[in-house]
Amino acid sequence: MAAGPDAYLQGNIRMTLEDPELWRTFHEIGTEMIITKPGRRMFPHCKVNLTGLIPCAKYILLVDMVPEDGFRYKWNKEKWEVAGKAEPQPPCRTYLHPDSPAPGSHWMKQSVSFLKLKLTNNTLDQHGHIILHSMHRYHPRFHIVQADDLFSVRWSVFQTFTFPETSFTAVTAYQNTKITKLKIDHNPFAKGFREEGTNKKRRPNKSPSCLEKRQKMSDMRDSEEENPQDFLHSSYEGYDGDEAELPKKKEVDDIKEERYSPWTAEREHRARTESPAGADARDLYNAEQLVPAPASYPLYRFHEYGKSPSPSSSVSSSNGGSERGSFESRVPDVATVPDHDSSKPHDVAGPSPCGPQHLPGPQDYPGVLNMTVAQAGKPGVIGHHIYSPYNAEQPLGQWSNPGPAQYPPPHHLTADYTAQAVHHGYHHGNVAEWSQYPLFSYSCW
DNA sequence: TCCTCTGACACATTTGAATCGT
DNA sequence: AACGATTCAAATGTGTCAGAGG
Repeated sequence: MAAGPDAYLQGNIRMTLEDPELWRTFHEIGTEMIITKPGRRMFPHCKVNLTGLIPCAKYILLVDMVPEDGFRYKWNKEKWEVAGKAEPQPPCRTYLHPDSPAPGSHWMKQSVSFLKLKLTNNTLDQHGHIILHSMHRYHPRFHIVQADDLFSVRWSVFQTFTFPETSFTAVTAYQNTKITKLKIDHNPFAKGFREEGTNKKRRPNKSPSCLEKRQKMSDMRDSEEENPQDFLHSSYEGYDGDEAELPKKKEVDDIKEERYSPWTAEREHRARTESPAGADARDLYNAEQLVPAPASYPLYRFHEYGKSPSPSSSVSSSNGGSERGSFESRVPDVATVPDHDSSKPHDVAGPSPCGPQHLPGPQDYPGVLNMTVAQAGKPGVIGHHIYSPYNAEQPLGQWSNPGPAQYPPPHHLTADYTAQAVHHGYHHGNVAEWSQYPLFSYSCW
């Protein structure tokens, strides 16, 4: 274990999402992310804060994209509808933060941005972008691994974090005009398309026709587009559930964790019914993590939305939970957690008790790992259906015959996803299996 | 015909090198 | 000579839109 004797003792790590309000604004409508052949950045982009790391221990930060479910969607009449089963999972890639590996102090001293992460629909992409299918839903997962170098990753403990409001639909062209407007309003690169912007030439001429076209396509545009209630009501009707009962936005605020998007509502429904932990359904800050335990290395997952279910959640609660989505990892089965108090501010900029550190500057090797993506198909359950690109509703047999082998076949699928999650986080015995799909078999830095 | 995807386009920001002044 | 501020051009990131293609 590259990280030394304390490698198993990664407790109290807390990850908070930067700019959660913006994410929620998008999520309320139904975030869409453009994917292009050359690769497209996300907006909003993923930016997180970390605390609770061991300042002198080195960590690697990774992001991958997990299918939200096993469906393909289509945009029909101002709402998303299920359009069939999801397509086979594209080559699974994980984005490695370019600073990796870096000491905990480095990660904690400022927010960690994944600005340069790009999404593509080009399954033959050679640039290391994360490959997604259009019209499918995904959510990013953030992994933090205590490891001295990239090659130690596969032997180390993964701690995984997700934020429900970061889920999105991958598209090649925006479907929802509300999302387009939000992007234009918030993305500085799109300033030229703002109504009040300096661009007087393009918008006035083209915008109306565009809207007209979309109007034609949507066939049932509401005359009052700005009504959020109407909007929420109209969106995602294919997954309606209890959409009609959505409270008005003002009312939603108090319980926005529960309903701030139809997607969330849908996920939550599943969480409510399927979570073995019986987590408070309102706390939908889905958090996934792989936590080591002495014997079985079970996975722990709980729901947090604006607050942590752990006693130490006062931190996140106090900072509002409205400012940042946050997640604090726990190591419930490991008693010997390193004694670092994550609740107190980290003066990581100060002298490190670890002696001189090599603080790698932003290194120019952002890359991807060809890890097989875990599947959080059942939000209420531990999300790590490792190696299964689909949730339980999907026939696993699909992967026993991987077809034309454009995509690497996953590891064998077992019913015990806990064990697989362990497999993911730890690599204890099944060397042969791992060696089939080396962690770094596809890297592009 | 419908739906999705692609590529060119105009406009914006970002980045880095070159220049200038202190 | 060294440093910081400013300028400028190239690179890059955006949404739009017409048209291709399944």
